[in-house]
Amino acid sequence: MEQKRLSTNCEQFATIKNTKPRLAVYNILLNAQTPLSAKEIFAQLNGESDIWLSSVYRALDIFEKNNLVSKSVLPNGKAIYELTTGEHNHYAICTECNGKTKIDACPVSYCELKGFTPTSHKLEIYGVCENCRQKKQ
Amino acid sequence: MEQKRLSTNCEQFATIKNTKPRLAVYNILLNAQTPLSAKEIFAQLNGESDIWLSSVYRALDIFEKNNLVSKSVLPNGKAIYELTTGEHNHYAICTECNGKTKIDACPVSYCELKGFTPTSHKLEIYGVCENCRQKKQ
DNA sequence: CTTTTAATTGCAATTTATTCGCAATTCGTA
DNA sequence: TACGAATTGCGAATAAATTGCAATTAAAAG
Repeated sequence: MEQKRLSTNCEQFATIKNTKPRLAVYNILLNAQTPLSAKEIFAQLNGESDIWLSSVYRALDIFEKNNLVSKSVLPNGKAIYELTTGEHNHYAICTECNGKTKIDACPVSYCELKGFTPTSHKLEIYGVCENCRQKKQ
Repeated sequence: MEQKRLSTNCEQFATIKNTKPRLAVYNILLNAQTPLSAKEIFAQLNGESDIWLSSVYRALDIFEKNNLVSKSVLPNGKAIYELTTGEHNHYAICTECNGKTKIDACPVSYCELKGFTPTSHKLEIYGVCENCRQKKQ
């Protein structure tokens, strides 16, 4: 499995040290099929090591500041994390089962925002997935 | 000041009783210039009555279920509430000062999502506002 | 390879938004 | 006006996320 270097030379941030908790969190995200919460990452860690939840949060924070990871906050107020892929990451989120499906095309086109310089955006579409729709009938 | 009726006959929800905490919360939102958190609403209440924070949350919950109020969760995980206007409520959020500017036009067009029935979406655009851009130079 | 030191972690305690439980109260209908 | 269901006051509980600090560690410099 490819091991991406964590160290960066981004002038605005301190160099990221290559520590055990950070590598562990990074590798879990690398293998994840969906965005994960800090708790979920922590759960995958449990047993194999003595990494604490607060270290998971701290790793995710610094990853996010260095744009290795993108964080999104769900409508329930809880955050999930995934590796930043240069592309957009938009999801269709089922309000019945909380399942998340990636949206391929980005349906957002910036309109004119007087005086505002957009750098990124976050879009989440809520609805009911096929599975849950059938169950409801 | 106009007093909108709270009672509804929406078949899927119980009738909303017209109680003191609910009217108070509703009127604060009616006069608000920006979306407010439950705490902020509660703060505006303080002194004038003995309404508790949990009742503010409960009022907001039932308003939201009845589509009188729309809730959005900020990137910090905290929720803010505003009266539902019928239109979309999208914001451009400045990453420097956290200021929120309402976006008039909705730049989202649903693309085909196989098997997924969208009911709503959330869009936040991040960037730098005019004010902060000038400060940075 | 050792030294050095700033960054990082383990760990526990804390913070704080939000929810919950329940007896007492209130609303709106009959 | 009386009744039953909905709602509230109030406090306690929950849980995500943050923080403080001494001990540890990564990695740069010698």
